[in-house]
Amino acid sequence: MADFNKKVYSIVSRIPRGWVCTYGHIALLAGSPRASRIVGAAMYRAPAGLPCHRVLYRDGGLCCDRAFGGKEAQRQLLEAEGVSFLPDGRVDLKKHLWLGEEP
DNA sequence: CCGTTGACCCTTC
DNA sequence: AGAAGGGCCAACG
Repeated sequence: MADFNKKVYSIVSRIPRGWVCTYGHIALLAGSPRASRIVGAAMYRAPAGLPCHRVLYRDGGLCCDRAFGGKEAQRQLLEAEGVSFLPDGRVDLKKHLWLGEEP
């Protein structure tokens, strides 16, 4: 399913600024709710222009420190986009979890 | 072509 | 409630 990667690319690219999404949710929108791993792999191999820093864990925690270059940078980027961070170092999915319904 | 690995998530102990 | 293990799908070697 090469379309999966394409869909993931489209979905992530459609995430509005100030919002975040999870690997599982992206995989769900892509058509494979269990292929959350593939989403991450797709990000790793995805070309520039893909806001992978808006993609987080299901709990709101940032991906491993090896992701895209450093979770610290990701935190700064999300903060700069207007995303609220909890004292635990996780994103408030309650406020910024993007459901995938965007014009 | 087949085997292994991988930015994860969910169920069970 | 916390921790551990397994499973899914696709791409790379």
